[in-house]
Amino acid sequence: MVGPTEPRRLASPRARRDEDKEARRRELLDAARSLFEATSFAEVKMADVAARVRLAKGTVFLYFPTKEALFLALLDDLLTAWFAKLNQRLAQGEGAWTGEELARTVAQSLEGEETFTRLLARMQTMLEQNVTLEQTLRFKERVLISMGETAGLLQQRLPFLTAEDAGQFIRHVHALVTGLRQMADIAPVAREALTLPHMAPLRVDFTAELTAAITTLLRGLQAR
Amino acid sequence: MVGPTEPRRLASPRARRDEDKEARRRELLDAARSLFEATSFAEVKMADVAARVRLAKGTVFLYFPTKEALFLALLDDLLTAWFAKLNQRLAQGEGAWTGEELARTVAQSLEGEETFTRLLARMQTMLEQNVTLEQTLRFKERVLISMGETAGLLQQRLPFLTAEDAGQFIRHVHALVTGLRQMADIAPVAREALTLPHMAPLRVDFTAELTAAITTLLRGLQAR
DNA sequence: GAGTTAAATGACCAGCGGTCATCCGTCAAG
DNA sequence: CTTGACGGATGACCGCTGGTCATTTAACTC
Repeated sequence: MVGPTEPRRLASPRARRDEDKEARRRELLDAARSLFEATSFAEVKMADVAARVRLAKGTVFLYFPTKEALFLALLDDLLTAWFAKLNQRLAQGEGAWTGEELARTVAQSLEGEETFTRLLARMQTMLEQNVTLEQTLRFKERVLISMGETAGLLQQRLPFLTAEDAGQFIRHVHALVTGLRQMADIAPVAREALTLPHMAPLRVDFTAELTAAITTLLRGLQAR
Repeated sequence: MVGPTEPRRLASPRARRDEDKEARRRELLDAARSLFEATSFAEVKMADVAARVRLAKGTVFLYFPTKEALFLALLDDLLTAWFAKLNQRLAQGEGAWTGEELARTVAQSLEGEETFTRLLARMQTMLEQNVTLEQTLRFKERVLISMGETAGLLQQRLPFLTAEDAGQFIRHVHALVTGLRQMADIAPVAREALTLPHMAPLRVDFTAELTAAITTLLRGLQAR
């Protein structure tokens, strides 16, 4: 794998100040994201994450107690950033929107956020499996806050939406994003299978399907 | 773990006839299902599956090339059985239904099928990861067939549904089932977090939410 | 420059999915 | 009943991973 003459590792500037530790933490999150984008959660090895930041494997565990904790922290960042983006776009608009306008806004806010949605889709089944209660709580608290803002904005844009509706709508969108991302972002073998013409009914275009589903959902709420 | 006086394993009746092999295969699937029901995909060890059928670990791999293949085969069975159940109920009805009637039929057909939905929700991210193209193809072929029948029946019950609608509707329901099952069926730590009163907006009642989502979806399609 | 703190290291471990040379139950032939 | 051989069953073994911890040593203090 490596030659004996590999360039010797330069001295590692130790992170002693909290500031430096935070920077190193960020580096690790970036490395994890970059590797995850190219492969999958299972294929990202903690040793690879360490190597990418030129640290030893053991060091990574000084910053994140488990692999799942590392990726949940990454999801935490991405989720907060996405909610901020969405809420900004919702706040930009004025007056009432049609369901389709809102659906497009949501779907478009997710374009280019494949990493986020892929991680989101793995949240419950993988990321929350090997994590402390503290981290889970902090994560969910942040979600709640962003979600509350979004719910409020949704009611501004869609007058026919009750507060209860807004919460349920967000949960349903979450479910759709999770499900559709998994259906669109599949293993190579499955991708090959879906190449066959008659497999068309099983193929999923994430953005298109999500837009369609949300549009239909909102039309259904309005038609009530 | 075990005493030295454990009851010695009785002679293993070797499966020589195809019939016996099929029976053993079924035993392994049952064992996997039983263990999965009590824990999770990651927690089910191939050695445990073997032990439950009183076979050596290596023997399991004579019947299924990988752990994922074993569980995908299990999902295959459960999916076929569920489609049969749903299609039967759809065929029983006569004339046109309301969207809510259909939503309830679908949601009710999934009650008591937690094992199936839990596996379905893990299909793309775990089960199709380490499996041959052949198995994937056979699986998807069977899905296509059942799905086609369901699509036809849906159009009978819901006259406002075009053929294209029916296919998309099924994909959306699949996405919802996948997403909602993951949100409802969470890790112990996450479950504890959601116990807190203010976490209510993050709690998910699978059947209730699925019924609501499908009802809304169909109302939206009809209102078009 | 000596002493102190704690970040970084990497050899190490346990546990898993998966392999394969070997063993031996089963049955057919004589 | 004996014998031979087919192939199902076995379990020691392997590679690899996430995670640990005694030890090293960079960086700061006085």
